[in-house]
Amino acid sequence: MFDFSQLRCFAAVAEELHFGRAAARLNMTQPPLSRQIQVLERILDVRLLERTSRSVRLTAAGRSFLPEAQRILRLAEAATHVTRQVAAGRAGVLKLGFTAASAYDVLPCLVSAVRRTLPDVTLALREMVSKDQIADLLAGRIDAALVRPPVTHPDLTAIRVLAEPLVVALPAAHPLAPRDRLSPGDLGGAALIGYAPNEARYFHDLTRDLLVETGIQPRIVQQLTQIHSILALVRAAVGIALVPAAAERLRFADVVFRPLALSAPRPVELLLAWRRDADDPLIAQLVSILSDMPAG
Amino acid sequence: MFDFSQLRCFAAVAEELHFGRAAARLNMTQPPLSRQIQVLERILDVRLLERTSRSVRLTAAGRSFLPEAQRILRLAEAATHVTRQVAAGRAGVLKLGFTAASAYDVLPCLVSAVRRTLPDVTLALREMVSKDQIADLLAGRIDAALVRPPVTHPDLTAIRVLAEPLVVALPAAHPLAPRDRLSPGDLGGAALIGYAPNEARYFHDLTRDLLVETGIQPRIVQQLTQIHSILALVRAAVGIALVPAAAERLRFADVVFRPLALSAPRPVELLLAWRRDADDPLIAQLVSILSDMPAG
DNA sequence: CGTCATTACGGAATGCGTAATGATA
DNA sequence: TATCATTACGCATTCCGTAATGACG
Repeated sequence: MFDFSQLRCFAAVAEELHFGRAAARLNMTQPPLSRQIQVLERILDVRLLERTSRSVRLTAAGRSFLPEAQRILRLAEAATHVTRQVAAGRAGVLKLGFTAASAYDVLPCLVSAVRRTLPDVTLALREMVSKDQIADLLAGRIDAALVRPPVTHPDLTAIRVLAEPLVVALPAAHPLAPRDRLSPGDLGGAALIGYAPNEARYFHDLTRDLLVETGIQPRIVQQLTQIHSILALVRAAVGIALVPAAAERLRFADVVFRPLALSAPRPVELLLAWRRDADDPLIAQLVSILSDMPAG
Repeated sequence: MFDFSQLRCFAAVAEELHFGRAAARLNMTQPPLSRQIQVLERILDVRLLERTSRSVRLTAAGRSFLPEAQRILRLAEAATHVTRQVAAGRAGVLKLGFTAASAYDVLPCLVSAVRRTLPDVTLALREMVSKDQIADLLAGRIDAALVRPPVTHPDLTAIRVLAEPLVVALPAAHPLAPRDRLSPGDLGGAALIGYAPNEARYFHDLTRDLLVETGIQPRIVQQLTQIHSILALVRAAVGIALVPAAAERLRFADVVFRPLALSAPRPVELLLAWRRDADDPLIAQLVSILSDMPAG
């Protein structure tokens, strides 16, 4: 098999049609250049250049080989470049899982930050509940995940990406709506739309603990998983709900949000998780971007 | 810049994920293989493989580099192969000029023979009168040409591809049509459709010489260039015409052809011409194919 | 202690540059 | 005779294989 240096030599001579100039371009003297061409021709067993001491011309085979040689050289350069970029975490594809709720605030910011600072990086996004993300992460089906706590598996690591307060979502016509802020006590008798203990375990436990802790007996009239479904029911005046502040981004008509005053703050957290042994430099880049984000 | 051997080494290790097996596949021992990988990583300044004494894994950069390496290796193989084929005249593109009349018989045979015996060869065809073909040949705009004699330019060579008799084309209702064969003398008083002295110089001179030589004063009622136009006028009973035998392939309704008995045969010739210094092996192939053809 | 990648080292081959040669207009 | 490609030759570098070392289970 021939060699990149032979391809470069041939391309230079074929373009210059002059050994002397080609050698100068390649920063070498004519003799080794001449020999490289001979070696290449011997390897291919094909005459590529018709040369007299007065002129150099391409043969038909040489004309056909030249663009191939140029293409191979270009590809080799490009492969070098892109591989360095990938190694630096400035190029490549990262498969990222996310929970539906993270799409309201963190995910759009993240996507646009990646687009801006790492234009050659592609995020392959996949919405899943946290439990499935953990499974896909361990199985290597995704590279990183925006999940709810906790992340306890020993093969995984995570950092906190977002901590936001819970707010109360309630129909505009609800008796509590005129109040500027609400305390857990205000929620005592109200019909409450809660979270499913399986599919939305984190929100279920968080809201239950919060209410039980302050002595409130919640009157749960529905249990759902997705925040947008919950807000739809709030809008239909089925009840009120505790949702993360980012839900305000959804802007349902006739649904208002009120801060929830708590003695001890109990933020809703979102984590970025990945395999501890992952070597993809894109993960470091992602962590760095998320750390620099305001809500981090 | 890295080297094909390094690419091959990397591809083998990346595919086997085992230095020992990869080395065996490459017919070498582990140490040089190990060093080639290190050299490649040093050249790229990128870690491609994560290796412990127990396992070999690709890094993200390695995963991105592997398909590139494989692609480059494939292209190099393909370029080698196609270049050898071109050098052997079994692949490539040949720009071939031809006269309209050669399309009736020789050209279709040639094209189908090339398709059958040289499937990787493309003929780029271009119809022109002989004079223009000679000019394009000299200018390098075409590589070979099917032309009428003579080809006298010192930079060109030609071989005879076809020699066919002249026949008489006449309307089915013509008084001479019932005769099985005709002699020049029979054409004495007949209205004759002749050839233009400029655009169809060869046929013009050939038919004029033939008639004058045998003492006939031709009564030319029209002068045209293209044989199919001439036959159209024959069909319209404008007159009779002398055409090459291949014209019978055109099968005009109500036009019949009769052999022309001559004391000295005066064949219509078709030549294949090319630049004397042309090095394209396809020309030799073409010559060989045409020599093997029956009418050659 | 066995497996497997890496480092150490000696010999062969490759590739460069300088100098000489050969061919062409 | 001048130009330009090729051959001759010496030196440095590269690369392979064998042997030794080191890490991990």
